[in-house]
Amino acid sequence: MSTPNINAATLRTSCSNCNLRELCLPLGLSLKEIEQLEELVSTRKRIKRGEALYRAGDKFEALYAIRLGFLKSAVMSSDGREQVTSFHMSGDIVGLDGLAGMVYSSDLIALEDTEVCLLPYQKLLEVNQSTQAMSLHFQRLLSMEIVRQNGVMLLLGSMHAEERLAAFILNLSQRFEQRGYSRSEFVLRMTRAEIGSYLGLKLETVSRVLSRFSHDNLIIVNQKHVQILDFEGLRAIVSGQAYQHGHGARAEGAASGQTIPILNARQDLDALLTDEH
Amino acid sequence: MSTPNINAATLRTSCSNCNLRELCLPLGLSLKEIEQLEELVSTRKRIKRGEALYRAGDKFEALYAIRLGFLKSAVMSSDGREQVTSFHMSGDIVGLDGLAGMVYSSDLIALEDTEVCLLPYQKLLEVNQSTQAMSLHFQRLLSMEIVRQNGVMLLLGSMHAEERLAAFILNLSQRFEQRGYSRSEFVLRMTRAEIGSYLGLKLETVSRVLSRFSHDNLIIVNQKHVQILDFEGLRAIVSGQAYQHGHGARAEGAASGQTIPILNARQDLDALLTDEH
DNA sequence: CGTTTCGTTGAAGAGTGTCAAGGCCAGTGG
DNA sequence: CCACTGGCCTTGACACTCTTCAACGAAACG
Repeated sequence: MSTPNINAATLRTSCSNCNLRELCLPLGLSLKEIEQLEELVSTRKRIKRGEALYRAGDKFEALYAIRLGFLKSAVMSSDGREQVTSFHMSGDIVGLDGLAGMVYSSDLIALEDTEVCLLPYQKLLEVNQSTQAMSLHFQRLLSMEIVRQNGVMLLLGSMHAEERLAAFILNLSQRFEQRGYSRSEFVLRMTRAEIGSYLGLKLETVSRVLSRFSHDNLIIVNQKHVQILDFEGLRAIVSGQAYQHGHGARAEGAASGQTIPILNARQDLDALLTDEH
Repeated sequence: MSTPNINAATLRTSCSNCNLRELCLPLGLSLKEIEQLEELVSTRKRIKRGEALYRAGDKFEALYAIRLGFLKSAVMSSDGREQVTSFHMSGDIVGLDGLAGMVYSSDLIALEDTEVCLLPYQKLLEVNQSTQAMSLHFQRLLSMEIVRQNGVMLLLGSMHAEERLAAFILNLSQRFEQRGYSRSEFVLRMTRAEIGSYLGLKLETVSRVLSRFSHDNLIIVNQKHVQILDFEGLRAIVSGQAYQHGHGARAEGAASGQTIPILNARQDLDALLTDEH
C-alpha cells in the first residue's frame, strides 16, 4: 500500500487479499493456482493523470491489472485521427494487444491517477507452462476482449447516436455496479471528445444527445456528473424501440404496445457491451 | 481430399503438407511441436454456401482452420440488426470468440462452399498443457484478432464512406496476395449488403462509392469482379488525403504536393486493417 | 424461362458534422 | 480574495454525407 516495490512475502498474499480478485482472477482456480498467479504479479506502478502506461510501438513487456483508476486505450491512424477503443477501470486487464507482435499497438493513457499491478511477460510464460488453468484463463481473457469488441463494432456499425450513448451509459453503470459503486450515479472520467471518439461521434453530438436525454428525464447531467433516472427508458433506446428511424418521439412511460420479435432483448446487448465479465 | 473422415496416418502429415501452413501454423515451432499440432486437427468438415459452421449460442467445441472457402462472422442485436464483424478466407482460424464463455457469440456463415479443419477444444487443452509454444501461439492468435478489431473500430469510428471502401478493397487485395492470388484482380464473395454491414454503411452507399471509384479510374467494377487500377490513389483516400472534408476532388494523377506530418502513413493502417499477420 | 436475389441509380430528407459564440469550472498568480 | 487563463461543455445555425424510398436492370437459380 505504501512502497512502490514490495517484498516477496507481501506479494504472496496480495492477490488473494486484493478486493478486485473476483474481477481479475480466474473463476475456477485452486488455491495452489492462485498462489502461482500471485507470483506473477511482481510490482505495482503508479501513473498520473494524463501519463501513458505504454504507447503504440513500445516493446511489450507486461500485462497490467488495474487496481485503481481509470484509463483509455486508443489507436491512431496515420493522419492523426484518434480512435478510443476502450475505457478501463479497476479489475480490468490491459495490454492484451501487445502479445500479437510483442509491441503494443495502442496507447494506454490514464484519465486519472492510476495504480496497476504488473504481470511481466516472462512470468506469464512460466505460468503458461506450469499451469494449464492459467494459460487457458489468459486465452479466455483474450477471447472476452474479442467478444466485447464485437459488441462495439455492432454499436459503431449499426446504431444511431442516441442508441450509442444509451448503450454507453448503461455499460458504464453496469461496470460501476460490478465494482460496488452506485449504478445510478457516477462521474464520467473522460471528456466529451473521448466519449465521442469511442462512440464514433463528434463531441458536440455527445453533448447534444446527453442534453436531450436530460430533457426527456432519462438522466440528469451536470458536466461530468451523471445520474440515471430511467433505466428502462435507456434500454428501450438501445434496443431501437425509440428513435428508431428518427420519427417517433420517446417512449412515454414504460409501456410499449409494439410487438418485438425477440423479447429477451437487452440482455444480449448488455452482455455484448460489457467489458470483461 | 476425398473422405470426410480421415484416419490417423493421413492426418499425421496433413498440416506440414498443407499449403496453408505458413498462415495457420505458428512461425517458430519445432518439428516436434508441429507434430503435436497435427494431432490437434482431428477431422475436416465441409459446409455449403449459405450454411452455418456455428451460430451464436451454440456450445463451443472447436476452433476451425479454413482450408478453402470464404465466410463471414456476424453478430446480431436484439432487434435484429446484423453486424458483419469479419470476413474469413483460407488460412484464417475462426471460432476464437467461443473460448470466452464456452459458447460462440457470433454466427459464422459460409459465403461459398467451404472446407475447414477442426481443432477440438479437448485437444486444444491437451496441447496447451504439453507445449508452451502452442499455448502461447494461441494467445498470439487471439491477440492478433484484437489488434485487427482495433483497426476496424478505427475505420468504423472515424472514417468516411470512401475511406472505408478504399481500406476494405486494399485489405482484401493484400490478403489475396498473401495467399498467392492476384492482388489487383479478384472476385468479391460477399454481397453489397454484407460489405455495407461490415463497414457500417448501407448497400446503396457501397454501390455508389464503388461506382465513383470506377468513374475515377481507381478500380474497375463489374458486379462482383473487381480490378484495382490505382493502388496509390486508394491509399491516398485511406489516409484521408482525398475526400477529406468532402470538398476537394479526387487527387489528379498520383502526385500530391501536400506536406503530411507523418510520412510512413499507409503502412500503419494497412497493418491495422490486416487480418492475421 | 420465370422467379428471386442482387446491383445500380436518382431524388429527397434525416442525422451528424462543422463552425462559431458563449458559459462553466478549476487552477494560478497577483 | 479576485481576476485571469485555459480547458471543457453547451447551444445554435448551417452544410454535407449518408440513408431512405423507389424504380429498374442484371445476374443467379430452380
